[in-house]
Amino acid sequence: MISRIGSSRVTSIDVAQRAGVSQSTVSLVLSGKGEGRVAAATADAVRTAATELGYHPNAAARTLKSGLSHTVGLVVPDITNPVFGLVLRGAQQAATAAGYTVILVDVARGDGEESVRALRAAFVDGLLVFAIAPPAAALGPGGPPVVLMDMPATDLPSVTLDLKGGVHAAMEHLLGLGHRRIAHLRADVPTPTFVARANAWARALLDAGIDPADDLIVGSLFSHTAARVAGRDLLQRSPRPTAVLCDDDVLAAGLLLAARDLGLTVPGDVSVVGFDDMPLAEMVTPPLTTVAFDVPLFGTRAFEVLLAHIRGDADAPRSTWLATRLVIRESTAPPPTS
Amino acid sequence: MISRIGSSRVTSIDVAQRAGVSQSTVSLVLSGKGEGRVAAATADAVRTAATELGYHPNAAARTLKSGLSHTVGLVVPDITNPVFGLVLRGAQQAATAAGYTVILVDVARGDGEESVRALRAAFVDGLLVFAIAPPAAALGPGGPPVVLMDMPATDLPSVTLDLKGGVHAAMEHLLGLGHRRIAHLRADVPTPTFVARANAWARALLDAGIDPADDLIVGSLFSHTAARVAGRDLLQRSPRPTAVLCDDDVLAAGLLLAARDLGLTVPGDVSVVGFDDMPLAEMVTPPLTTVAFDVPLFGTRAFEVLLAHIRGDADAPRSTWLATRLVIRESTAPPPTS
DNA sequence: ACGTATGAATCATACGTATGAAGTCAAGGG
DNA sequence: CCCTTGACTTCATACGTATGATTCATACGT
Repeated sequence: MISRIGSSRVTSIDVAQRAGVSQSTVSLVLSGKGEGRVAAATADAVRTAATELGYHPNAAARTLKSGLSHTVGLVVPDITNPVFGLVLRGAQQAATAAGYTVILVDVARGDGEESVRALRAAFVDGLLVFAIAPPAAALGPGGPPVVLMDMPATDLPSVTLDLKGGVHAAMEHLLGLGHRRIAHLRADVPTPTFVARANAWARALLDAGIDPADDLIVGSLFSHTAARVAGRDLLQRSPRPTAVLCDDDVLAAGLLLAARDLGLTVPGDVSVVGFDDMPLAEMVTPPLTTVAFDVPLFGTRAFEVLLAHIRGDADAPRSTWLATRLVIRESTAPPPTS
Repeated sequence: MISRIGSSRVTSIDVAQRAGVSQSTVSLVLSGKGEGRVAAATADAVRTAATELGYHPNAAARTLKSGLSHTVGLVVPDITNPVFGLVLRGAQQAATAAGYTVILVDVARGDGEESVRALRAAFVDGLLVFAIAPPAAALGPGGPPVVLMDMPATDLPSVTLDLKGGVHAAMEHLLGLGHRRIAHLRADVPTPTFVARANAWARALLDAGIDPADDLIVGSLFSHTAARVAGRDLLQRSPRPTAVLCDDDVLAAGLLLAARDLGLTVPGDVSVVGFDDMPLAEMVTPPLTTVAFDVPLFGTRAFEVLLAHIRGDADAPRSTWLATRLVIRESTAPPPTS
């Protein structure tokens, strides 16, 4: 098979010559817009010639002419986190089906401007931005459509999780088990997502007649080592919380280590609830009770919304929610009796 | 800030008009090839005009004209695996520095052909293929440069791990602790990487005068659940192995669960060694002794090699090795005395 | 038999950039 | 005073595709 990725040497002109037609006809046939304009026999001849020569349209020329790259960018804060991998997968699946390609940009190194430059070079038709403030340069009038993920906004279309529902279910579960001192191990990142989680936690406590006091709260950077340190702090407070809602499974994993450090058992001495239901949640000891959502669907849904905006659909959705559910495993139990 | 990603409405002609020069001059100045051809004052005027208008060259036009997209593709088997995320990050860093963009393609869904089509559409200048057989359509005469990662090959440039060294160190560690029945929990994937790991394991045993018998071997699909099942099988054999070398940290995590299922302690009853030193390795109980390598550097190195081939450097490397080292944590200890 | 409607295919051009060839102008040598 | 040299600039064109405008031939109605 003689073919090239990228600079395909065989052009529509070659196909035209072989099929004995003009380049225009080739373009019409292969772009599908020849319906009713090109005779069936001619169309067949073109398609045959194209196949025989292994023709693939030149993306750069097509993009230049049409102004559409059929490429969208997905901006994530940390591709190391498997959640984003699954989001990408979901988005990629939907994109492939629609003839689009997804370019992933990881802004972990914080070099947002550089990333934007990369995207500009890649000529994206639209942008999926996950859980971070969209790069300023990506917005502005005349910019490409942007869909925010996991980050509510009033001025831009967004796809978010039903966080209130998720936290609510988790808190109801813990309250139902008899817990009262339910702490919150929160990510020290002031993004709307985590603010929403914090608010939902506080509201659930208030609704149960419990004061969401400061000594029930501890912040941590976004790593299991930081969470381990923060967790030791939290678990040494007196009175010790009997349950901890964590903003993320990775943080929950850190908390498990902290409990182990202090000789505490989970869920015997303290119950732990995570967030996101990463694969990790099943691998740690004990397996985590966690707030789950369909991660790939998140990506799929977001792409669909973006595509609607790219196409300029009048009824393209502005704000969409994705349901969450509580997965109960072995890290939660009634509080110690003493 | 009025700017667009993608279809930047302001073209080099606009800049030319504003600076009072021709489009050619703009191109010469901004592409850096005007050295000695364009007067300093003119160049300054062009650059000023470009900045004022917020000009960004149209990637599609540039690609069409030059035949270079300044984009490379990274093909990975499973972006959910954090290792690949780190590889991407390393590659992306090197790529950005060189003015390149990395497009990630995840072939997890097995739809390799579809992926290749996506890459073709994206017009890549080169391909980084991680640990899987390169898509046939990507090769063939006249194809773009390909660098294989973690997959030795004679006919294509490759960057691989010093597996023999890594396995050797792990086995020496276990043998030094007094283990004799050292089993191998292997990934049921016949890629060269895993074949190499298996061979290195067998060689180490033979060198120690131990028969790498079949009952020391168990295969598993690439997930912690599958490894858990396979691990239970392995750990119920008689005589039970006192140590297990796992092809991957995820498999090792599954084995830990299997041990727990059977009421065995790690490392008391059985020692476990993983591979890759994922973040997960520190989070499980007990933390895993594992064969580690500098993952981002792996990506960086691979991109550098690819770039050399794209540029057609005569001395572009064919085969490169990356060092590995053993990280000793808490999952290994001397075998039980009984 | 002639004008026209219709289907089929082609023409010509534009997208925005890069670049070899050609042009301009002033200074300097013969 | 003309011609060369050199330092700048610009011209013209090509990359490969998409598409509105156009041509062409055929069939139809009167």
